[in-house]
Amino acid sequence: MTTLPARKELPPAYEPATVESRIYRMWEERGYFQPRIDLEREPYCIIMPPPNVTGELHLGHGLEDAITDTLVRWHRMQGDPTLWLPGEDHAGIATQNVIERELAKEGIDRHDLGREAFVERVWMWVRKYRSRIADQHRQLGASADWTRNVFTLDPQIVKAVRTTFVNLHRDGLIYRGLRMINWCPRCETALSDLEVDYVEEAAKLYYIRYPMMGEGGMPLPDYVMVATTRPETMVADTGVAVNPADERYEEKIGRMLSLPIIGREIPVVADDAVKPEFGTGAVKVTPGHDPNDWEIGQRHNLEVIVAIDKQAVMNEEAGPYEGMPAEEAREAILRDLEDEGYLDHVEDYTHSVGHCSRCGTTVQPIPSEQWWVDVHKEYEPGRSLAGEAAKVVREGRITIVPQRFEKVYLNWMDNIRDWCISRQLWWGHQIPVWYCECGELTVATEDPESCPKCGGSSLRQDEDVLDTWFSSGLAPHADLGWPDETEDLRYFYPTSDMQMGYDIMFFWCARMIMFALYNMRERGPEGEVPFLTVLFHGLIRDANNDKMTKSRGNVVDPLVSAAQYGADAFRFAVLTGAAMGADQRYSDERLTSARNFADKLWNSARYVLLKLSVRTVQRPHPLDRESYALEDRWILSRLEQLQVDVDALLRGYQLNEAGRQIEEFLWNDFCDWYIEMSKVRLQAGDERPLAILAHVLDQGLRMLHPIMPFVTEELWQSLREHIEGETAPALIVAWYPKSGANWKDVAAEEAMSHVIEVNRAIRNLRAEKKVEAGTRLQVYLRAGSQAEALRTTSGATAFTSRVEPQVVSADAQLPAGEFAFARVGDTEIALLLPQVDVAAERARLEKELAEASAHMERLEKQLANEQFRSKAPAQVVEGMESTLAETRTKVEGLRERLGTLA
RNA sequence: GGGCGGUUAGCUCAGUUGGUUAGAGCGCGUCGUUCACACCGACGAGGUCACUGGUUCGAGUCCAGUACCGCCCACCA
Repeated sequence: MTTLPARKELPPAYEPATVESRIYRMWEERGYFQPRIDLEREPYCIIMPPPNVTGELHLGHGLEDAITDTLVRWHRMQGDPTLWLPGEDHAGIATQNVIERELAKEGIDRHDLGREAFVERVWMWVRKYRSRIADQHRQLGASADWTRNVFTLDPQIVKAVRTTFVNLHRDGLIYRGLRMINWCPRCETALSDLEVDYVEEAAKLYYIRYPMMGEGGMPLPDYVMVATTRPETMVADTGVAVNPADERYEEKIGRMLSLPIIGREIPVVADDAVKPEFGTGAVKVTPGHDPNDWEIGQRHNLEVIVAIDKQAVMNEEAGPYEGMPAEEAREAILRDLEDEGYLDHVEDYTHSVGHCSRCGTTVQPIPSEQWWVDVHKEYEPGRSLAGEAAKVVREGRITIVPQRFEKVYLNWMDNIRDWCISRQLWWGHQIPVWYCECGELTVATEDPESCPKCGGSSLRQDEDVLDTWFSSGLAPHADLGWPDETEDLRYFYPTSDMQMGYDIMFFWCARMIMFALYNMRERGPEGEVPFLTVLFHGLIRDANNDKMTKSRGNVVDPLVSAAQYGADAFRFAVLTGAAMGADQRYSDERLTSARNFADKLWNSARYVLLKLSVRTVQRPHPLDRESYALEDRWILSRLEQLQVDVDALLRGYQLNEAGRQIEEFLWNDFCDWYIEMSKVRLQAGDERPLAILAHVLDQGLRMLHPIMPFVTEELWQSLREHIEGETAPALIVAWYPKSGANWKDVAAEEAMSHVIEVNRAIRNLRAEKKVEAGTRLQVYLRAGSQAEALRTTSGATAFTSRVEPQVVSADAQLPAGEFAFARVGDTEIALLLPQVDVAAERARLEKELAEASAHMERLEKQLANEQFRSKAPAQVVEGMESTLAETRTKVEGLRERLGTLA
């Protein structure tokens, strides 16, 4: 043992603010977040879901950091070359909207600036927020490798995006086509199906009569009545459809109708898509403004008329309503229809209406020329984007955790439709397609100087940008360097785990899998996948279980929580707040208890360090076990069991349960029992517990470090110098405890749990008898099989339960006096009392007897069952038999007690 | 219309090969300033594990159905 210089005492409470930034700086400056590539070792790699550069991190990011950092630190501590690769997403439409709102405050819009100046303006924002976001991750303790930080518009990613686009286009998987799309009139861009949120809205169903046309263009008194929720679209109607089997309309199929107000002649067509039972069974067909009608129109060669423009204003096709906003036009048209007697009646109706997920504006379905990814076309025989992406999960080459999301993923992937990837925005990856005056279209990774066909130099690049998810969908391979064969790509790909909220499963997870299997397919079945496992975590809701949204004003800033309770407490709270994949409620109570845990840990370490003072200790060795006290063997055995359990839990991604068990061990076993018992021996001058205290604390800190990195590192920095032979310079790079199966000691665990129960029983008797807390009482322990254990721990019992214990034989005579009795296993506890309240004692004993008898009967019944005896494992039967024996003794003892009480 | 999840102590949640008297935190009650910690300690009260049926020697755990809550998907004129 060596002697250390005197050390400054730790403050009595953990103060995160004085610790966190200093510790983080130490980690980062020493380069611990950067992996050392070692071809002899299996790497561990996670790509961070890149937060949008639109602003601050929210609780979801905080949860992600907690989950990812826990896994990352755990792997790093096992010696795996570990890379957590961070990034930020340019978030095309979201960021453009934010900047547009900024401009609006200045009274201008993006068109006033022009594209180039607008984009420069966004870059200014990006530069500011990227570093802010990185700092926020740092404050939460994220041990990501910031030297590799990737932005989704970095030149490297541009290259990956263009290469992917060019290859997909070459293989015919990207095409340009006129289709019905979701159009946001506010954002003035096309949206993919996923970017539309459907909201139930109370609306009206308008019944309108369309007169039949007679010979020679004369309207007849007969008519067909249609029902519509969008009367303003009638100006673009080019047909009316009925079900071919609908007898009511049989004769009218093929006849012509006169479109009210407009006067256009439109045909009645028969189409299976029409449900006879809905409305009148006749539907007006507006191929220009409704996806279903588009389909019907295609089948019947109906003209497509677009009467509402991209700003949701009526155009020249709308005749008298030209220039009116669509909503205004609806009112005007309804008025006119009513005036002219075409409006039959109106019904209340509830239906869901699509809204832009970014700005909330009602989306307009319109036909538009856009770029698409064909997810079904085969790029190789039998291989399509969607087909491969489903297959890889079905074959288990990618594991989804929790498993139930596998079904959700596959259901979506099996029903996926082509993906609209072009956006009429200015911010994003501009589509790498150039048009020449000669009509030639060039698709290239590098900006072409001239037209490859005519040689002309007046090329015009497609003005649209790509859906944000096109670039983030490349993350796992592009972030590592693809299409270049970089060292990172060779070593870290496929990445190990991926992690995200289940709400972006389709947006992101699905796209990453599709793209990776296409771009990386040369690597073969095992090597092409973007990640081996994907974890889906749940959403964090507020204390009332409401979704956190800006409009509700219930959004919590994780950094505010971290500042208030400590980053460790924040991490522990969100990590243990729910099982993987389950939503959780966010409450101050949970944060408070996590903070309390950090403080408890802090103080337990303070105690250990105080007792160690200037001493160093050696780690306990299993060969010396026989010389250890019972509680030493017990805590070491418990520790080893914890290591086995936590290892299994972390492997199974049950981070919440792992955290809970570590807390339980440290607080209950270590603090409440081991530390308390150590006090007696230390006070008596026995220094042997010091090594155990230091070792168990050390192991506990290691195990907890991935979840609560700051407080554990800070404490360990103080502890490490007391442990001889410790070589790790910091906890973050110290070895994670692994069970060597050397300390397991079933006898010690049984003996200690008996001792603990006896102590509890003594304290219980004291409390029930309302004995003054300070009064020391005589207690006789009529002991059976655990006499030795009770004897060796009697000093601790005396100290922690405020009694003078005497361990005597089971049949020993008690001295005269009033006693309170209790039984634990085969030990009878006799507490010598100043006086006894007979009635209260009887009531207590009777209650206990009832419980014990019930338990005994259950056991007897179970054990009497021959089926059980023959089929249940011997271990279970034996365990039950010994419990029964104990329970019988207890019941007898209680009966005897009650007898003598009379 | 299809699919998924939840329903366990007053509250928030654990409980992953079915196994002896179902756990934690918070809250509640009583007691406590024993030199790590009152952001603490001791003791206690509190649950027919939504309901019904089934499988099993044994079900919170597996199966079927019901109810309520929530979510996702779908071309709901």
